[in-house]
Amino acid sequence: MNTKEKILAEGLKLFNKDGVENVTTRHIASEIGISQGNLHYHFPNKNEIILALFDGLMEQLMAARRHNSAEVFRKEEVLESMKQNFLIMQSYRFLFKDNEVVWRRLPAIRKKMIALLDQKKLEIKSIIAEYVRHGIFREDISQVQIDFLADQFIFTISSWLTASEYLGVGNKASYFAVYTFRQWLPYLTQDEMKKWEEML
Amino acid sequence: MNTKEKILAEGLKLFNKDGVENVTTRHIASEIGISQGNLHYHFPNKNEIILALFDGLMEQLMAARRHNSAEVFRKEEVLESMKQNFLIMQSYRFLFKDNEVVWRRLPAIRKKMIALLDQKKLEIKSIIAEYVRHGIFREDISQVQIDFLADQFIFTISSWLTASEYLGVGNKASYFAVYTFRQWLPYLTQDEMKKWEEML
DNA sequence: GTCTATACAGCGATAGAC
DNA sequence: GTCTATCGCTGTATAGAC
Repeated sequence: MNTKEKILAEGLKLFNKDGVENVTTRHIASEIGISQGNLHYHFPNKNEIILALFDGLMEQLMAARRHNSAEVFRKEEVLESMKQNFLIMQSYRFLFKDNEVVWRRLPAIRKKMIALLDQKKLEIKSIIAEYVRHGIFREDISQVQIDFLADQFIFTISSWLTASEYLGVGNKASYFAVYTFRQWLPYLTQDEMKKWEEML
Repeated sequence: MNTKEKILAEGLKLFNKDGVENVTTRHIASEIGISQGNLHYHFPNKNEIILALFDGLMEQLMAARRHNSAEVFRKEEVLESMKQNFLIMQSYRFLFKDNEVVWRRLPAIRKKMIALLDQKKLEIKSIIAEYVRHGIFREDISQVQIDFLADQFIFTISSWLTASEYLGVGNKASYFAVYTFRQWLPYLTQDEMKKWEEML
């Protein structure tokens, strides 16, 4: 690991632990045993470290996407991919838990994050539409409710790291992956509901 | 409004607007036209201002509670009381949006907030139990799912101010009061579902 | 209660030597 | 690439006069 990578790794660790507003370039530097001047050689300022970490998050999320279109709608696949995404988010949790602080410093991150979520919303809508087509969802679900389900989904994936503090379940990625699925249960046909419950 | 109240009002305004980490005692003082020294006469430090504001939130939430037990389970009452609670939360939004920052500075607030939510969970469970007793909920809802609904409720009320940023609906208290109710819809009997939808 | 003045610490960032 | 040294600024908090 070169110095630049060390800075990013330690920065991530400290931001997650102590919060963006409490971590200084001095802390990061001293923790990995380099001088503050050296750190500033690699990153001109703190914001650039945060930005690089955010790029790391985006990269990992992109890398985790599945594209084998045949399998992409299978519930087991969706759940598994959800868990993986949640684990990635968890490792960059300061970007979500301290999102307001980060956004105030770097409005560009806010824009990208919202764009990402907008895209996720489209993806989930197409998955739900697929389930409706295959008769997995109840017949009496209106489009309004489908849209509401998509909103619920965005709500969950954007805020589960915040909510986990209140719910006292810890940052359990798999708990909230299951949680996301459980929100859909009452919309399923009775038959499918049983199958899904067995999976969860 | 005396000086102490002015400090609190301006503090709330600035914390909501610029974030706890960016607002200084100097800002608050100069904004209301007093000296920083004077401010520190009334509040020894920034944390005490935050603490006093948190007490204000708790006080307002307590004052908004209904106790006329006959009406307390009517869905219209519950929705209305939800909206009022959400409006109060919205006026103290920095305590929720920047909850991590606040909690790091004042761990005592974290404890009280979690205790508050735990109590809300009990309240909502008793409301749901009442609905189950009256046959408003579907018969086939298991206890696990009831507990899940309560968790969903806590998730929503704790994190809606965070999520509203991602969902792009603004901090609309009434939107999320309705949102909370809509989560229950698929658990209702068909008959009740229609009545509820008319209300929302 | 309110003011001015000031002490003090910590942060971000840069300069210049090696 | 890495170091030491240092500047300028901002934030919290206190002292002492009115």
